[in-house]
Amino acid sequence: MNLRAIKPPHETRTRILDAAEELFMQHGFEATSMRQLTAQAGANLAAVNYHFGSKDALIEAVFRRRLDAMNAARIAELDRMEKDAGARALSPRQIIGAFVGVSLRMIEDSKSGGRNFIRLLGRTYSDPQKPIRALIGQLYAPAMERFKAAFERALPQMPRDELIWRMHFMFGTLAYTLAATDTVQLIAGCKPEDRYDARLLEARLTAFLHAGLLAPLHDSADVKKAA
Amino acid sequence: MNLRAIKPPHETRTRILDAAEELFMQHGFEATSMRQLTAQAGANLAAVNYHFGSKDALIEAVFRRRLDAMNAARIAELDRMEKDAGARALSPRQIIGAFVGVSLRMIEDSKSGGRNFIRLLGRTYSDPQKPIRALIGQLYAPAMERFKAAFERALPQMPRDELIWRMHFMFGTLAYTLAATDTVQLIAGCKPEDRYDARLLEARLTAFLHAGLLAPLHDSADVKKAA
DNA sequence: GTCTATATGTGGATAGAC
DNA sequence: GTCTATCCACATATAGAC
Repeated sequence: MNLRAIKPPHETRTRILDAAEELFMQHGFEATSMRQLTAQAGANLAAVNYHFGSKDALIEAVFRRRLDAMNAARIAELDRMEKDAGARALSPRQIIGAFVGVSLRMIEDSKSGGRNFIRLLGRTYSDPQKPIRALIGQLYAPAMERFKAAFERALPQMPRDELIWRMHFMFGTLAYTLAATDTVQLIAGCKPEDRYDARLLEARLTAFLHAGLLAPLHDSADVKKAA
Repeated sequence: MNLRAIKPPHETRTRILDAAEELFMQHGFEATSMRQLTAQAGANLAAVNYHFGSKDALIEAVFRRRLDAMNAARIAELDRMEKDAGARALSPRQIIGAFVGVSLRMIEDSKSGGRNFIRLLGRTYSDPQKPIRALIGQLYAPAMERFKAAFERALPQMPRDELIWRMHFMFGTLAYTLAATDTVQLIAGCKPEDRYDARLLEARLTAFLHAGLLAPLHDSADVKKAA
């Protein structure tokens, strides 16, 4: 009924967020100009400042839109599994499943832009810009604490600092995999039809992470003595 | 004896490369301006274009300066180990050692800027800009092929595509660890004195990667059937 | 809410003296 | 090789009409 029916079927605000998600993922934050962005969104240049206030605020909005829901989903899955398990502790594999499953399922969701966001997120974990990393860290902190607690219950015999490092490694593997899977040359050697098969990737990734998490402890006493 | 004694003790060209390494690592490529960069190097703004031709060429020079030597060192270590082993195949652990050892030893070398470079490298693996990734991929390709061949000899029973993915995961873990170790909030929980202990980090990382590489094969037939 | 026009700053790059 | 001064493109952001 209104004039907006001519434009793509979203609010301007949403179209800008979608365009930003895609362009930030493709070119990075700095290399994406408001002109490109608003052109792709079918919006006016001034619309970004009207709706978000500034480019930095837009970046923040892009992450807030999806990250809260994502982390809530992860935590809800942990909660559900713990309820099912009753008094028994969750297995490490279950926890890993909750950790990677949400991300990987979003990758299959190419229609709604979830894939763009997931890959953007993977890239941003290692973004050099301090305010951006601080934002991500802040949005992630609650889920991180929740997963740390779950792993501590599942692996009571593992030293705390070792667990933290192994979580760090797992997180890195996931982030890098999400960010670089379709671009790194190494992967050119694998079958193309497997590249976007999230189910297969999840099986591969889970096997790798699970083994790494449960790796025999190195003799850190030896290492420290030698140092 | 000459006037340069007043300036830092290097050629202008070298000082520019050092400053670029540090600033690119701290702020990224786009966010680092030639003005900042030349100021830090104690050089004139025009010097970058005189010595390198353009900012992009400078970026390329920063990587070329160290990456060729790094990969040559990795390959040399593989060669040496294979010679020592004679007819026996190398163990996966030895190959991993050659892979991560070179990077991690450079992290301890804070004096000569090696640490800056290593962290810059970790960040750049997931840089969104195509030409930069292409450059890295090109500089890395020979070493990658060499390591792939070594792993194939060490693990003849592992399917090729599974090996490629596991190398990808290992590479990602290393890259992310190098890039984000001192900044990610998660790590704030660990003992500060351990954070830069390369020997300890190497032990932790090697244990994780080794276990991941040798993880039991997931039943990919099941996964494919279900898909 | 959306548009045009513009203010204001900064970027990379270069010309030409020294 | 190094410097100053400058060109020019493009960035973000805003003012003010519609």
